[in-house]
Amino acid sequence: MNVTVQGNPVEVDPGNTCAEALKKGLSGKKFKAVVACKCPGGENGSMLDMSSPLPEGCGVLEPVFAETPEGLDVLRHSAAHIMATAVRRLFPGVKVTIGPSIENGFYYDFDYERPFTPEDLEAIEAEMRKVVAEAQPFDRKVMSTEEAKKLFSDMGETYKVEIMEDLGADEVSVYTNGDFVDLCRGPHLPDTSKLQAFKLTQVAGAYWRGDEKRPMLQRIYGTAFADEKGLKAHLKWLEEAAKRDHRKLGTQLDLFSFSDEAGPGMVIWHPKGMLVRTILEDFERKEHLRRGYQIVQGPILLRRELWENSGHYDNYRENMYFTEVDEQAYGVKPMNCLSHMLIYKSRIRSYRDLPQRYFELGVVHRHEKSGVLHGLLRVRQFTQDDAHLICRPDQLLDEIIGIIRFVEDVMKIFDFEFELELSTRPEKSIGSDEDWDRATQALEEALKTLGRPYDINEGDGAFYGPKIDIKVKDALGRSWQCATVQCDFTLPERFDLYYVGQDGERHRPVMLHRVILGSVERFIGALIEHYAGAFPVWLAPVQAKLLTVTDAQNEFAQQALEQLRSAGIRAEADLRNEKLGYKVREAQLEKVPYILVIGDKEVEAGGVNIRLRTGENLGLESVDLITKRILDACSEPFKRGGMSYSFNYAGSV
RNA sequence: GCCCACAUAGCUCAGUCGGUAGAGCACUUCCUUGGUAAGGAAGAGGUCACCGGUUCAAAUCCGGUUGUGGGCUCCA
Repeated sequence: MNVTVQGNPVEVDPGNTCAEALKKGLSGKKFKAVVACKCPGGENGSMLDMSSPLPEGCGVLEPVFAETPEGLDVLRHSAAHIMATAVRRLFPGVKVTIGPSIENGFYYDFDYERPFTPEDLEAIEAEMRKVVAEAQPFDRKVMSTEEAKKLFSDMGETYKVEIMEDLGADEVSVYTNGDFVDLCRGPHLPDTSKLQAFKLTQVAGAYWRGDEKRPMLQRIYGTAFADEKGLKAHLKWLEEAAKRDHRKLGTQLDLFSFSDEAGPGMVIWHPKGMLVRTILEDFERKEHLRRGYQIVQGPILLRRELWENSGHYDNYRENMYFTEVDEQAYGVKPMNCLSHMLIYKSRIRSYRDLPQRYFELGVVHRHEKSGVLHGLLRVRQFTQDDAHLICRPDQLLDEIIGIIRFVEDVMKIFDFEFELELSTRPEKSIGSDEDWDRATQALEEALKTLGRPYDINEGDGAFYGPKIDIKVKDALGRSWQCATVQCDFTLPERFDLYYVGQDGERHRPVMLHRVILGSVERFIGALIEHYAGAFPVWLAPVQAKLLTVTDAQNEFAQQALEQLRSAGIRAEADLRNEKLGYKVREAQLEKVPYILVIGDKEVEAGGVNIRLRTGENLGLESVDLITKRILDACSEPFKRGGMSYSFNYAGSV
């Protein structure tokens, strides 16, 4: 029979393995880097072990190289098995559960009588190297589920038996390497020696099957790459990410802090951080007004009865703060929708009045579980750039498109890539099938109209309606959930919202909940990491810093400062009796975009010497020109989004 | 909330076998007037997160509480 390998027809015997066929089709050197193979025309078109016999009717056999995403997946999955092999050797009595490959690595969850320590991790890694040196072949066997259940229950591997019970299949595949047997779909490396570049990174607790009511297991995380170079690059990337940590930069740049006395999850904004925030919020107000939103504000405390009526008291109580004054109970708002609906209800609305778009920079409090708090990215008090759009059903599509376009425009300004996810009806939900279908269709149609790719999260919608989540990707490729658009049929019903139609009858509007940045706190946290603390000029708390060489230039520097400030530039002057090198160092560490040096030469020429925070020196320029240069740099990102913006935040922090 | 680890000056961190605390930066004062990432000297600054226990003696050992970090679950 004939098989095509990378375009080369190869003559093979019917009993040949995939490895034998690949070896014939590839040069010897290339073959070494193959970790598995694919038979696209075969029975299931899926990945195969190298030791598998050539599938029936397989015309094309594709090698899977270690450095490809699919190859890394195989490599990491095998690494998880190798880790389990080592753990079983070192810790008799340990029970294994599951060990998949994940982005950038792998993990395996174990059930053991005591927690693993960092020393254990070192020992496990050393033992893994032994298993690698032993070059144990990965051997695949298919057996009946019944047989496999007996095999694993004899070994005391109760978790594996549970997995098989849930699988409900007649047959399962089982992989053996050395004395380690694991229930696994595969495929795996030909043998353990193919794993060379790996490192165990951390131990952590994890619930069995992700369920907090089930036992807490111990998860060991590791990372593995096709070669040492890839591993080193990844470790370097981790270091770079740690340097960008917004919590660290928040302290270094004096933007914000947290305080034990104030309480966990409560941000204290310092002058520089608050200035960034103010600019961002003002930008949002202007953009919302420009796009036909109306700015509103509701109270932080609302009577408890209102929360009972909305369903929040029943469904969201454990996350809410309550207080009582004069025997009247109030709930602290975790969301902004209620007062927006009260505004809608404050008068009778005609079909001509719709859509109503209410925008609020709404301060909300959510009593999140203590373990989830994380810098600015997960806090208990935060400000949502929240809007509720109340519209007629026939307006739904246009409104959704408008929102996603808004998100696109805004993300362009920040140079953020983003991904879209559509979440559909969950099992526990309210509303009619008809409503759900219509809303889901509208969301999907909007996505299609915009021509952007999107993922579908089946059953991941809110209980009151389907939604689109927007995750932005930062400079390091990590994603953060920010914007979201949610359809809601419940609240208009519960609060009896209506409009008078052309027919003179009452009709039920649809409500859209949406945020663009998500929360101002989270977004700024993401921005800090995205820019590594070096804010673009329009957002930088200090845009220019004037440094004098000696105090002979102080008078000129004061004049230049006045000129910059009157042009709306946030400028400061460092007139201290310190050496220039020292002043430059401080300005660099503050990540000030324009460092303007003034010595005798500059005074004489009537200008400043420009040093950028990158270290680049642009030479001497008049104060007029540098003013224009800075203002141009401010509006540059807005041109990218087809917008314009004016600034006037002169002042000092 | 759960598992594990951690908590020392404003910041970053040392502190060995249990004997009442140290550095660098920052801060204050003085000297220094200098050209693109740290000029010099002196000074001030800590109830070693909090509560309890063991001990002649606790930053150090043990328990609890609070907070933080890494995960899990949840989420903007």
